[in-house]
Amino acid sequence: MVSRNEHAIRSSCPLACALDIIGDHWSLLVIRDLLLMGKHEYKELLESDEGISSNILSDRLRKLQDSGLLDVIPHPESNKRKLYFLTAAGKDLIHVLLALGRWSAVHRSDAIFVPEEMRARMAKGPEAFGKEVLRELAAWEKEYGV
Amino acid sequence: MVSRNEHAIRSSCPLACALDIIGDHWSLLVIRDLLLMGKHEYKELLESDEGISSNILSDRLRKLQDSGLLDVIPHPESNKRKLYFLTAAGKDLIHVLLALGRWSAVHRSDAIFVPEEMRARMAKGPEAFGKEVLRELAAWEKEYGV
DNA sequence: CCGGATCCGTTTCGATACTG
DNA sequence: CAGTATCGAAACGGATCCGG
Repeated sequence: MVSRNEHAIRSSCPLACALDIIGDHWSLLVIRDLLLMGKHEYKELLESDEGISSNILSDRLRKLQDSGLLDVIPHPESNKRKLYFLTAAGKDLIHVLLALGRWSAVHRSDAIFVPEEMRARMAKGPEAFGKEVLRELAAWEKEYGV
Repeated sequence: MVSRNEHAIRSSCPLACALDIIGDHWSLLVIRDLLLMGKHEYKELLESDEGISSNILSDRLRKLQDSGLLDVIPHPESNKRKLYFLTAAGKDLIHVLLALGRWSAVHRSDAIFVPEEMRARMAKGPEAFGKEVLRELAAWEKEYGV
Protein backbone atom coordinates (compact mmCIF):
# COMPACT_ATOMS: atom_id res chain seq x y z
CA MET A 1 0.00 0.00 0.00
CA VAL A 2 1.14 3.49 -0.71
CA SER A 3 1.05 5.45 2.52
CA ARG A 4 -2.50 5.55 3.74
CA ASN A 5 -2.37 8.45 6.16
CA GLU A 6 -0.22 10.73 4.10
CA HIS A 7 -3.31 12.38 2.83
CA ALA A 8 -4.45 13.41 6.25
CA ILE A 9 -1.09 14.93 6.96
CA ARG A 10 -1.05 16.86 3.72
CA SER A 11 -4.53 18.22 4.17
CA SER A 12 -3.53 20.00 7.29
CA CYS A 13 -0.81 21.95 5.55
CA PRO A 14 -1.55 25.09 3.59
CA LEU A 15 -0.69 23.32 0.40
CA ALA A 16 -4.05 22.97 -1.24
CA CYS A 17 -5.69 19.67 -1.65
CA ALA A 18 -6.13 20.90 -5.19
CA LEU A 19 -2.43 20.41 -5.63
CA ASP A 20 -2.47 16.94 -4.22
CA ILE A 21 -4.88 15.99 -6.93
CA ILE A 22 -3.95 18.15 -9.85
CA GLY A 23 -0.29 18.25 -9.01
CA ASP A 24 -0.14 14.52 -9.56
CA HIS A 25 0.53 12.81 -12.80
CA TRP A 26 -1.60 9.77 -12.25
CA SER A 27 -4.56 11.39 -10.55
CA LEU A 28 -4.89 13.73 -13.43
CA LEU A 29 -4.80 10.88 -15.88
CA VAL A 30 -7.43 8.95 -13.98
CA ILE A 31 -9.66 11.99 -13.95
CA ARG A 32 -9.16 12.46 -17.65
CA ASP A 33 -10.18 8.86 -18.27
CA LEU A 34 -13.24 9.07 -16.07
CA LEU A 35 -14.35 12.38 -17.39
CA LEU A 36 -13.37 12.45 -21.02
CA MET A 37 -12.82 8.89 -22.09
CA GLY A 38 -15.97 7.33 -20.77
CA LYS A 39 -14.14 4.86 -18.56
CA HIS A 40 -15.76 3.66 -15.37
CA GLU A 41 -14.10 0.41 -14.43
CA TYR A 42 -10.83 -0.53 -12.85
CA LYS A 43 -9.80 -2.60 -15.79
CA GLU A 44 -10.51 0.12 -18.29
CA LEU A 45 -8.50 2.59 -16.29
CA LEU A 46 -5.68 0.12 -16.04
CA GLU A 47 -5.52 -0.17 -19.79
CA SER A 48 -4.90 3.46 -20.60
CA ASP A 49 -1.97 4.09 -22.89
CA GLU A 50 0.16 5.60 -20.22
CA GLY A 51 0.29 2.28 -18.41
CA ILE A 52 -0.53 2.96 -14.81
CA SER A 53 0.25 0.04 -12.58
CA SER A 54 -2.36 -1.63 -10.48
CA ASN A 55 -1.12 -0.54 -7.10
CA ILE A 56 -0.82 3.05 -8.17
CA LEU A 57 -4.26 2.96 -9.70
CA SER A 58 -5.87 1.64 -6.57
CA ASP A 59 -3.97 4.12 -4.46
CA ARG A 60 -5.13 7.03 -6.59
CA LEU A 61 -8.68 5.77 -6.68
CA ARG A 62 -8.69 5.67 -2.92
CA LYS A 63 -7.22 9.14 -2.63
CA LEU A 64 -9.78 10.53 -5.03
CA GLN A 65 -12.48 8.91 -2.96
CA ASP A 66 -11.00 10.30 0.23
CA SER A 67 -11.02 13.77 -1.27
CA GLY A 68 -14.63 13.46 -2.27
CA LEU A 69 -14.04 13.56 -5.98
CA LEU A 70 -15.01 10.00 -6.68
CA ASP A 71 -17.98 7.78 -5.95
CA VAL A 72 -17.74 4.02 -6.04
CA ILE A 73 -20.79 1.91 -6.63
CA PRO A 74 -21.27 -1.82 -7.12
CA HIS A 75 -21.44 -2.97 -10.70
CA PRO A 76 -24.97 -4.05 -11.60
CA GLU A 77 -23.67 -7.03 -13.54
CA SER A 78 -21.30 -8.45 -10.99
CA ASN A 79 -20.77 -8.13 -7.28
CA LYS A 80 -17.00 -8.22 -7.67
CA ARG A 81 -16.75 -5.37 -10.10
CA LYS A 82 -17.24 -1.75 -9.20
CA LEU A 83 -18.12 1.36 -11.07
CA TYR A 84 -16.26 4.59 -10.57
CA PHE A 85 -18.01 7.86 -11.11
CA LEU A 86 -16.87 11.38 -10.42
CA THR A 87 -18.83 13.40 -7.91
CA ALA A 88 -20.10 16.86 -8.80
CA ALA A 89 -16.84 18.32 -7.55
CA GLY A 90 -14.89 15.86 -9.64
CA LYS A 91 -16.88 16.61 -12.75
CA ASP A 92 -16.33 20.28 -12.23
CA LEU A 93 -12.67 19.68 -12.93
CA ILE A 94 -13.74 19.60 -16.56
CA HIS A 95 -12.87 23.27 -16.72
CA VAL A 96 -9.35 22.62 -15.61
CA LEU A 97 -8.98 19.81 -18.11
CA LEU A 98 -10.32 21.97 -20.88
CA ALA A 99 -7.87 24.71 -20.08
CA LEU A 100 -5.10 22.18 -19.97
CA GLY A 101 -6.18 20.55 -23.21
CA ARG A 102 -6.36 23.86 -24.90
CA TRP A 103 -2.97 24.91 -23.65
CA SER A 104 -1.37 21.70 -24.74
CA ALA A 105 -3.02 21.91 -28.15
CA VAL A 106 -1.52 25.34 -28.65
CA HIS A 107 1.88 24.94 -27.05
CA ARG A 108 2.55 21.25 -27.04
CA SER A 109 1.08 19.98 -30.23
CA ASP A 110 3.51 17.09 -30.19
CA ALA A 111 2.41 15.78 -26.84
CA ILE A 112 -0.67 13.69 -26.43
CA PHE A 113 -2.90 14.29 -23.47
CA VAL A 114 -6.14 13.43 -25.19
CA PRO A 115 -6.73 11.78 -28.57
CA GLU A 116 -6.26 13.91 -31.63
CA GLU A 117 -9.89 14.24 -32.62
CA MET A 118 -10.84 15.16 -29.11
CA ARG A 119 -8.16 17.80 -28.94
CA ALA A 120 -9.46 19.40 -32.08
CA ARG A 121 -12.96 19.62 -30.64
CA MET A 122 -11.58 20.86 -27.35
CA ALA A 123 -9.58 23.58 -28.99
CA LYS A 124 -12.36 24.83 -31.22
CA GLY A 125 -15.22 25.07 -28.78
CA PRO A 126 -14.15 24.32 -25.23
CA GLU A 127 -17.45 25.20 -23.56
CA ALA A 128 -19.51 23.30 -26.08
CA PHE A 129 -17.19 20.34 -25.80
CA GLY A 130 -17.34 20.46 -22.03
CA LYS A 131 -21.09 20.42 -22.04
CA GLU A 132 -21.17 17.55 -24.43
CA VAL A 133 -18.82 15.55 -22.24
CA LEU A 134 -20.96 16.17 -19.20
CA ARG A 135 -24.06 15.17 -21.10
CA GLU A 136 -22.48 11.87 -22.10
CA LEU A 137 -21.49 11.28 -18.53
CA ALA A 138 -25.01 11.97 -17.32
CA ALA A 139 -26.31 9.44 -19.81
CA TRP A 140 -23.94 6.86 -18.39
CA GLU A 141 -25.00 7.59 -14.89
CA LYS A 142 -28.64 7.27 -15.79
CA GLU A 143 -27.97 3.97 -17.45
CA TYR A 144 -26.34 2.63 -14.33
CA GLY A 145 -28.77 4.28 -11.99
CA VAL A 146 -26.10 6.22 -10.15
CA MET B 1 20.89 16.86 -8.72
CA VAL B 2 17.55 15.34 -9.37
CA SER B 3 17.80 13.16 -12.44
CA ARG B 4 18.97 15.30 -15.29
CA ASN B 5 18.03 13.21 -18.27
CA GLU B 6 14.68 12.02 -17.01
CA HIS B 7 13.05 14.77 -18.94
CA ALA B 8 14.41 13.61 -22.24
CA ILE B 9 13.17 10.12 -21.54
CA ARG B 10 9.72 11.29 -20.59
CA SER B 11 9.34 13.51 -23.63
CA SER B 12 9.61 10.57 -25.91
CA CYS B 13 6.68 8.81 -24.33
CA PRO B 14 3.11 9.64 -25.22
CA LEU B 15 2.55 11.10 -21.81
CA ALA B 16 2.23 14.77 -22.52
CA CYS B 17 4.86 17.19 -21.47
CA ALA B 18 1.88 19.11 -20.16
CA LEU B 19 1.60 16.48 -17.48
CA ASP B 20 5.24 16.64 -16.59
CA ILE B 21 4.75 20.26 -15.75
CA ILE B 22 1.23 20.48 -14.48
CA GLY B 23 1.19 17.05 -12.98
CA ASP B 24 3.91 18.10 -10.61
CA HIS B 25 3.42 19.68 -7.27
CA TRP B 26 6.44 21.91 -7.25
CA SER B 27 6.39 23.01 -10.85
CA LEU B 28 2.86 24.16 -10.45
CA LEU B 29 3.77 26.11 -7.35
CA VAL B 30 6.72 27.75 -9.04
CA ILE B 31 4.51 28.76 -11.94
CA ARG B 32 1.95 30.17 -9.58
CA ASP B 33 4.62 32.24 -7.88
CA LEU B 34 6.05 33.54 -11.12
CA LEU B 35 2.73 34.27 -12.69
CA LEU B 36 0.48 35.34 -9.87
CA MET B 37 2.68 36.36 -7.01
CA GLY B 38 5.04 38.67 -8.81
CA LYS B 39 8.11 36.68 -7.85
CA HIS B 40 11.09 36.67 -10.15
CA GLU B 41 14.08 35.70 -8.09
CA TYR B 42 15.43 32.46 -6.75
CA LYS B 43 15.35 33.70 -3.22
CA GLU B 44 11.76 34.84 -3.46
CA LEU B 45 10.69 31.50 -4.86
CA LEU B 46 12.56 29.73 -2.12
CA GLU B 47 10.62 31.62 0.49
CA SER B 48 7.14 30.59 -0.55
CA ASP B 49 4.98 29.26 2.22
CA GLU B 50 5.07 25.73 1.00
CA GLY B 51 8.78 25.55 1.69
CA ILE B 52 10.46 24.15 -1.38
CA SER B 53 14.06 23.20 -0.81
CA SER B 54 16.86 24.65 -2.81
CA ASN B 55 17.78 21.54 -4.70
CA ILE B 56 14.20 20.91 -5.72
CA LEU B 57 13.74 24.50 -6.74
CA SER B 58 16.78 24.57 -8.95
CA ASP B 59 15.77 21.27 -10.48
CA ARG B 60 12.33 22.57 -11.35
CA LEU B 61 13.67 25.83 -12.66
CA ARG B 62 15.90 23.92 -14.99
CA LYS B 63 13.11 21.66 -16.15
CA LEU B 64 10.87 24.62 -16.82
CA GLN B 65 13.67 26.16 -18.83
CA ASP B 66 14.22 22.94 -20.73
CA SER B 67 10.54 22.83 -21.63
CA GLY B 68 10.62 26.35 -22.90
CA LEU B 69 8.34 27.79 -20.27
CA LEU B 70 10.92 29.86 -18.51
CA ASP B 71 13.47 32.49 -19.49
CA VAL B 72 16.42 33.37 -17.32
CA ILE B 73 18.12 36.72 -17.58
CA PRO B 74 20.84 38.39 -15.56
CA HIS B 75 19.67 40.74 -12.86
CA PRO B 76 20.38 44.34 -13.80
CA GLU B 77 21.44 45.19 -10.26
CA SER B 78 23.88 42.41 -9.74
CA ASN B 79 25.70 39.98 -11.93
CA LYS B 80 25.27 37.23 -9.38
CA ARG B 81 21.53 37.33 -9.24
CA LYS B 82 19.19 36.20 -11.96
CA LEU B 83 15.68 36.99 -12.98
CA TYR B 84 13.18 34.36 -13.92
CA PHE B 85 10.40 35.18 -16.32
CA LEU B 86 7.86 32.96 -17.97
CA THR B 87 7.88 32.71 -21.73
CA ALA B 88 4.71 33.31 -23.73
CA ALA B 89 3.88 29.62 -23.41
CA GLY B 90 4.43 29.78 -19.68
CA LYS B 91 2.28 32.83 -19.27
CA ASP B 92 -0.47 31.17 -21.23
CA LEU B 93 -0.80 28.72 -18.37
CA ILE B 94 -2.71 31.51 -16.68
CA HIS B 95 -5.87 29.96 -18.02
CA VAL B 96 -5.12 26.68 -16.35
CA LEU B 97 -4.31 28.40 -13.09
CA LEU B 98 -7.50 30.41 -13.27
CA ALA B 99 -9.56 27.30 -13.80
CA LEU B 100 -7.77 25.65 -10.94
CA GLY B 101 -8.17 28.65 -8.68
CA ARG B 102 -11.81 28.86 -9.47
CA TRP B 103 -12.35 25.17 -8.85
CA SER B 104 -10.54 25.28 -5.55
CA ALA B 105 -12.47 28.37 -4.48
CA VAL B 106 -15.72 26.54 -5.11
CA HIS B 107 -14.88 23.05 -3.95
CA ARG B 108 -11.95 23.44 -1.63
CA SER B 109 -12.58 26.63 0.21
CA ASP B 110 -10.49 25.38 3.11
CA ALA B 111 -7.38 24.83 1.05
CA ILE B 112 -5.09 27.64 0.10
CA PHE B 113 -3.60 27.69 -3.34
CA VAL B 114 -3.51 31.46 -3.67
CA PRO B 115 -4.05 34.10 -1.01
CA GLU B 116 -7.58 34.78 0.08
CA GLU B 117 -8.02 38.16 -1.54
CA MET B 118 -6.64 36.88 -4.78
CA ARG B 119 -8.99 33.92 -4.76
CA ALA B 120 -11.95 36.21 -4.38
CA ARG B 121 -10.90 38.25 -7.38
CA MET B 122 -10.17 35.10 -9.33
CA ALA B 123 -13.55 33.62 -8.59
CA LYS B 124 -15.50 36.73 -9.44
CA GLY B 125 -13.99 37.70 -12.73
CA PRO B 126 -11.46 35.17 -13.96
CA GLU B 127 -10.83 36.74 -17.35
CA ALA B 128 -10.50 40.23 -15.97
CA PHE B 129 -8.22 38.96 -13.24
CA GLY B 130 -6.13 37.06 -15.77
CA LYS B 131 -5.67 40.11 -17.90
CA GLU B 132 -4.71 42.17 -14.93
CA VAL B 133 -2.11 39.65 -13.90
CA LEU B 134 -0.62 39.62 -17.36
CA ARG B 135 -0.55 43.39 -17.41
CA GLU B 136 1.34 43.50 -14.14
CA LEU B 137 3.77 40.97 -15.50
CA ALA B 138 4.30 43.00 -18.66
CA ALA B 139 5.04 46.03 -16.51
CA TRP B 140 7.69 44.06 -14.66
CA GLU B 141 9.23 42.89 -17.87
CA LYS B 142 9.36 46.38 -19.24
CA GLU B 143 10.98 47.62 -16.06
CA TYR B 144 13.68 45.01 -16.35
CA GLY B 145 13.97 45.29 -20.09
CA VAL B 146 13.20 41.65 -20.72
C1' DC C 1 25.53 37.38 0.84
C1' DC C 2 23.49 34.82 -3.55
C1' DG C 3 22.55 31.02 -6.59
C1' DG C 4 23.05 26.95 -6.69
C1' DA C 5 25.59 21.86 -6.13
C1' DT C 6 26.42 17.87 -3.46
C1' DC C 7 25.82 14.48 -0.03
C1' DC C 8 22.76 11.50 2.58
C1' DG C 9 19.03 9.51 5.43
C1' DT C 10 14.07 8.94 4.71
C1' DT C 11 9.88 8.70 2.16
C1' DT C 12 7.34 7.63 -1.87
C1' DC C 13 6.87 5.53 -6.26
C1' DG C 14 6.03 1.93 -9.35
C1' DA C 15 6.86 -2.75 -11.89
C1' DT C 16 6.08 -7.27 -11.02
C1' DA C 17 4.38 -11.12 -8.71
C1' DC C 18 0.85 -12.75 -6.15
C1' DT C 19 -3.85 -13.62 -3.85
C1' DG C 20 -8.96 -14.06 -2.86
C1' DC D 1 -10.87 -9.41 -12.25
C1' DA D 2 -9.83 -6.22 -8.39
C1' DG D 3 -6.93 -5.34 -5.88
C1' DT D 4 -2.41 -6.28 -2.24
C1' DA D 5 2.64 -7.44 -0.97
C1' DT D 6 7.18 -6.89 -2.01
C1' DC D 7 11.19 -4.57 -2.97
C1' DG D 8 14.42 -1.91 -5.79
C1' DA D 9 14.63 2.74 -7.80
C1' DA D 10 13.66 7.37 -7.65
C1' DA D 11 12.40 11.60 -5.40
C1' DC D 12 12.44 14.36 -1.40
C1' DG D 13 14.28 17.44 2.24
C1' DG D 14 17.68 19.29 5.03
C1' DA D 15 22.19 20.49 5.85
C1' DT D 16 26.19 21.93 4.18
C1' DC D 17 29.51 23.36 1.00
C1' DC D 18 31.23 26.34 -2.74
C1' DG D 19 32.40 29.81 -6.41
C1' DG D 20 31.62 34.53 -7.51
